[in-house]
Amino acid sequence: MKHIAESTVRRLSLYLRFLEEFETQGQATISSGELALSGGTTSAQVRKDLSFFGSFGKRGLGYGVRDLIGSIREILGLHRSWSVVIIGAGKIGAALAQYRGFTQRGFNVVGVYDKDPSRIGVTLDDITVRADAELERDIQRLKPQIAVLCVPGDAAQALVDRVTKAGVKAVLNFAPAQIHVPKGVTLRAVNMATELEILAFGLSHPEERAS
Amino acid sequence: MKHIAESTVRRLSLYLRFLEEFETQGQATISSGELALSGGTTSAQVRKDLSFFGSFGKRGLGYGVRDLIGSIREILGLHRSWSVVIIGAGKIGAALAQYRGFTQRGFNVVGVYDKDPSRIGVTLDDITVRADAELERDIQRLKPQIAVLCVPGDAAQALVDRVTKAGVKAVLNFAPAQIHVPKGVTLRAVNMATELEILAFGLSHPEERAS
DNA sequence: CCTTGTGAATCGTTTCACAGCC
DNA sequence: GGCTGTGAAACGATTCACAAGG
Repeated sequence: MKHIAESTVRRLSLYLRFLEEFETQGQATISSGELALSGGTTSAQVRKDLSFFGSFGKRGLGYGVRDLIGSIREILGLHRSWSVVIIGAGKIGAALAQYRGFTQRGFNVVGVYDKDPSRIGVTLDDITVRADAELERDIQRLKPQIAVLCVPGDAAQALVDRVTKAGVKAVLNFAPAQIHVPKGVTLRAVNMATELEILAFGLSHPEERAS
Repeated sequence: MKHIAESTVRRLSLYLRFLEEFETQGQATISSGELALSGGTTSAQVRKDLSFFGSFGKRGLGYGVRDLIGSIREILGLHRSWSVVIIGAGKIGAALAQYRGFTQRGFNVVGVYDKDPSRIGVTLDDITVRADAELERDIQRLKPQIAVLCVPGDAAQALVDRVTKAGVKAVLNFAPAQIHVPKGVTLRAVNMATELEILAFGLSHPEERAS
């Protein structure tokens, strides 16, 4: 298969959310134009995004909402469930551990870890914070594919090294640090400072703002 | 000025972080190649990014670390401070309100708001959660430029409408909903579901992962 | 007639490569 | 000699436009 751009995957995720909304509203069929409108893109873009993976529509008619939901879920890899460990049970880690959107979308939080003895044993909804010393053993046992990193910046790289060595194949990094992963591991980073700085840039250069 | 790509702004923010690190280590001067290495890009990219805004280096020598920090801060609009309101004092809103990285980078949280009476009056570090009915009055008084939205998806659009009408010019949306802003307002969204789904896609298509 | 799927054209970003300068 | 700044080339993504199919 050809290389797929991240922007395409991001839009597919967006389409999926809209399609689910259309489905709950009982709409059976949808055109690329309608879908484009919800997502702020163009009909050609929607069709091109889908065309990388196959032909899902009927000419003259559009896409079956239910079918397209199934196809996109399949494309994104949501036809199965994924196991997630959250590393760092501070404010953000705890908030994520209790975030219902995770489970709702098939991402099961199988463990939350912290180094701080005062956090270990704390219960977050139905999950108990464990000692970070247990990480390797638990990863070998529970085989989570994804680690979500919510620790201070200076602890981030060492923990990523540990979890990837133990077999984690994808990392979502909320720590304010640039981290590196071995080849074969997928990495994404959400950096609050960068998001705010992009906003500040937009505020400072109103003549050429993106939105 | 020519239009600047978001990817350029994002990298500038990244360079700034590395430069600050180099500065604390006492390094006086840096080449585009060194900077590129830290940020996982190329020296040509670094030079091109900077060239949109001027000439900051010395040929044969590189860039003065301190000077370049100043120049990038100026470019990003960090030579002044920005006021932020956080809307929604649930888990994520509260975590952000107490996040030190905000203030450290010149973003002052001047208010946290919630609709839920049981949250109103709660103190988060040195700031007290206020009733969301006070939003408009407070925005008129304190003139925050940025709103960070941490509310349930179905409440998001109405709140964005309110804060933009009251004068907020940039919105960072953590709510799991697609929202629209008037022209002239900068919008960014961080969507947990999308981030995880991009990871799931990467896990499901190992032959063509991005990293 | 309406809407998809897609090659071709366009547009934007990154990489190359080198002249200019310290 | 080494490194910047920058046009030009290469690459990649989006948009166009239309043939094909219901």
